[in-house]
Amino acid sequence: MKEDTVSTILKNAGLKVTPHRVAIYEYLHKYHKPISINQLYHKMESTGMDKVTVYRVIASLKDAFLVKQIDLGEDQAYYEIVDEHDHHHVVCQKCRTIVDFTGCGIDTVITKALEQTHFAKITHHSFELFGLCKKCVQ
Amino acid sequence: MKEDTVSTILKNAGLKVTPHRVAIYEYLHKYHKPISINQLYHKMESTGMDKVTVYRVIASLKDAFLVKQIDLGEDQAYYEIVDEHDHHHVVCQKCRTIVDFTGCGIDTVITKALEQTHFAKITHHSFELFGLCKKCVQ
DNA sequence: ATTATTGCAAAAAGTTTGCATACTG
DNA sequence: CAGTATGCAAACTTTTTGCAATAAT
Repeated sequence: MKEDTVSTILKNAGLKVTPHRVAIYEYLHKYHKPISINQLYHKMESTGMDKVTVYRVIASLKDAFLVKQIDLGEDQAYYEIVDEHDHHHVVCQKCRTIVDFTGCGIDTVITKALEQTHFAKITHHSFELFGLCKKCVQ
Repeated sequence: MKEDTVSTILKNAGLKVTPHRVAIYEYLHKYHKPISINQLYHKMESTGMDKVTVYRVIASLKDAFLVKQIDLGEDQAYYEIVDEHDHHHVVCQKCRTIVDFTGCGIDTVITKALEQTHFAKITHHSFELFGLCKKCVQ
């Protein structure tokens, strides 16, 4: 992905373009899987970026809806680039491999949930599956 | 719920029966919604239970599959009694009200996900909806 | 020039651990 | 009695905040 494109994306989202933001955005775009702050911090080592900056860049990208938070049942949050596809994850409980899947049937579920709960609207959802991958099943 | 019943449940799960475990189990059974360690700690105030004990009781109940962890996109975990129904939650992003809903269509999703990811098996899943309740939509 | 971002240090919040004492089976 | 649970103190991890210096528009 061209740095130029990233600049445009950040600008369009109302964010100032800084080297750190570009670096993190590009990394997340390439990595395209949930990553923790710590993992991301280590990946950004070559930039000399402080860990606090990682937190703050992620916060700004999240506020701008360019990144979303993913919960994988751990004590730390994961973050992932926002793309057009509504995909979710299957996580191996042993080796922690993460594989995407699509088709969670969210439209049907939202209809049902609105009927049952009388909420005004649903804005987003989380859906993660946990299991064992072929390598880890004994 | 009778304390006697709780004792049996704990015993059957291979746990020693202690007043703290009974108190927390009973509370979660009655409360029947996701609750954080802190909230639970405050609810247990009358027992004089230490917060560390709340963590440890929850850990033992979770290991025994009597309680499950729920992630609501916050920096702390929530916990809920395990019951027979596969229900999930709709969370109001403003007032944090939590309402249950059922029918997430997990069977279909598991079939799809196994096809797509070639995982060996799925053991559990998370599915939470976030939105605005009628009171909080302006 | 104005306003937002970054680094550094420190604090706050959430969670885990060590050890002596108390309780369960 | 043997082994586990609990309280207390302390450590550790994750995340947030304050402030001065720096960079973006």
